[in-house]
Amino acid sequence: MAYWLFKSEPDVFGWDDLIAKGDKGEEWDGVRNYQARNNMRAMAMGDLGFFYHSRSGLEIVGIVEICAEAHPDSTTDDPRWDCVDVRARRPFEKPVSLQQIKGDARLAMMALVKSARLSVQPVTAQEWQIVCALGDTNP
DNA sequence: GCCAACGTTGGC
DNA sequence: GCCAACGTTGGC
Repeated sequence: MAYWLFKSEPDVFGWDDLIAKGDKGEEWDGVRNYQARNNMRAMAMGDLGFFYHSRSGLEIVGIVEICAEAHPDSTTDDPRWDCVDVRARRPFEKPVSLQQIKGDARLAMMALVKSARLSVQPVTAQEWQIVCALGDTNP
């Protein structure tokens, strides 16, 4: 089981939008960055991820579950771009803000801090547990 | 809305 | 294959 983090601008597609998609979830399409794509190709069914609101909000608001492994991105004919499907698993009791994460020395190595522009990131098991604890939430 | 950081593109 | 120009992302 691996852990991940997905960024999305809430004005474009936020946590509530994913909730509205129900159990079927939604294609995480539109990614046009090789590193982010490679991360999605490495995902397996049942892997979990944080859902982070970028640009506005700037906090981790929920946990998602991978419900379809990497497949061609339906929004392009370019064969380079694959994506997974994710569905909402549960919201955070208390969203964990970027400020909180930046202020916690144990999370200094998180990609969210170190690689600010990467939209699909790996999260270590240790980071996962710390963030879940900060958010008062069990996966 | 600004702009720094960064990834990608394309001319040479 | 280098690197300048360009486009995009995302925190502030």
